[in-house]
Amino acid sequence: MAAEASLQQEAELTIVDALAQLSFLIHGTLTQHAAKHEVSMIQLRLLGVLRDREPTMQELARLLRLDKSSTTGLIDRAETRGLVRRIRSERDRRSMTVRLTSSARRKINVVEREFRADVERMTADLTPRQRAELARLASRVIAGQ
Amino acid sequence: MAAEASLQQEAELTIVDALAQLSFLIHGTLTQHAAKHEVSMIQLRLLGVLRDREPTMQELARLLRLDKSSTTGLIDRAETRGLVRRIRSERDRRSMTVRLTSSARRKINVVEREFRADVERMTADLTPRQRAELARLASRVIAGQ
DNA sequence: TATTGTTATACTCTATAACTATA
DNA sequence: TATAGTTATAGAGTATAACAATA
Repeated sequence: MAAEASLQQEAELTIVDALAQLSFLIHGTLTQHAAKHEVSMIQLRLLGVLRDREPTMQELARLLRLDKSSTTGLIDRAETRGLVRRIRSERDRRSMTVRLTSSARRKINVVEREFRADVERMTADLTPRQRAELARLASRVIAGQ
Repeated sequence: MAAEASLQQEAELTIVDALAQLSFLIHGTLTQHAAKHEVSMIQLRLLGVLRDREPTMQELARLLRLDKSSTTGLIDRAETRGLVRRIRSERDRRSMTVRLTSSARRKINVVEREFRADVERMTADLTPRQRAELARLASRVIAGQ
């Protein structure tokens, strides 16, 4: 293992710099995968949120941490592109629920699969033990928030 | 250590999910710190790039991976806010170099300091050994790209 | 009256294409 | 002609404030 590490000669970053750079790397990768399928990051997040929910506009605004007016615009554009449908709620005629279309569901599945493959490629230099340790430590940090 | 882990009861994520979620966490934190000081992520990146450089518009466009016209707009807005100055190059009268103002330098230093403190707080649950290991594994992934 | 969602408006960020000034 | 940068234009994404419809 020491031999493997010395082959690569990576700089040893501080915890802050390492996490910041890793974050930009992963975020940029996801942005690129989304762009390849002609969706922005916020549209991708939208599709992800709608995978297992059919929220009202208000709930969606809360989930995405957007103003309700921003959500209206986002859903307008997504609807125009055939990614979602608005459905008038039966129990409260003021509310609209938002539903993923089947083509959008296929799209999010493809993007996810390609992103997974890319992250696995990025961590391919690590041993299985190291990958598990990285996953464990990252999970630990996430769980603390 | 096993006792500590069981106290927290965090979900054990896959490497892909853990890195994706960690990425969003760090990215969101940085966005919030920037917003608190009234700069967007791209403006923050701009200030970071200009900390130790005085590039031409063209070099800046390449560094930020923006079109030259997008860079013009970005620098227009930054200049209006007193974050940067354009300086006509002496050796090529077509070129402009972009320089950070002292107030912007103070701003980027403050944002960096607050972000560092926040990431350190986020990793405070880890032992020193675990933090070092996380930094080492993250560095390893970054270096591989 | 209160809540849900849209509209009007304004600003940031981004790109493409056409343009000006300089090399 | 080629290059550096700006301008004109268009569109996505965001927020605040005012509004309409429903509760």
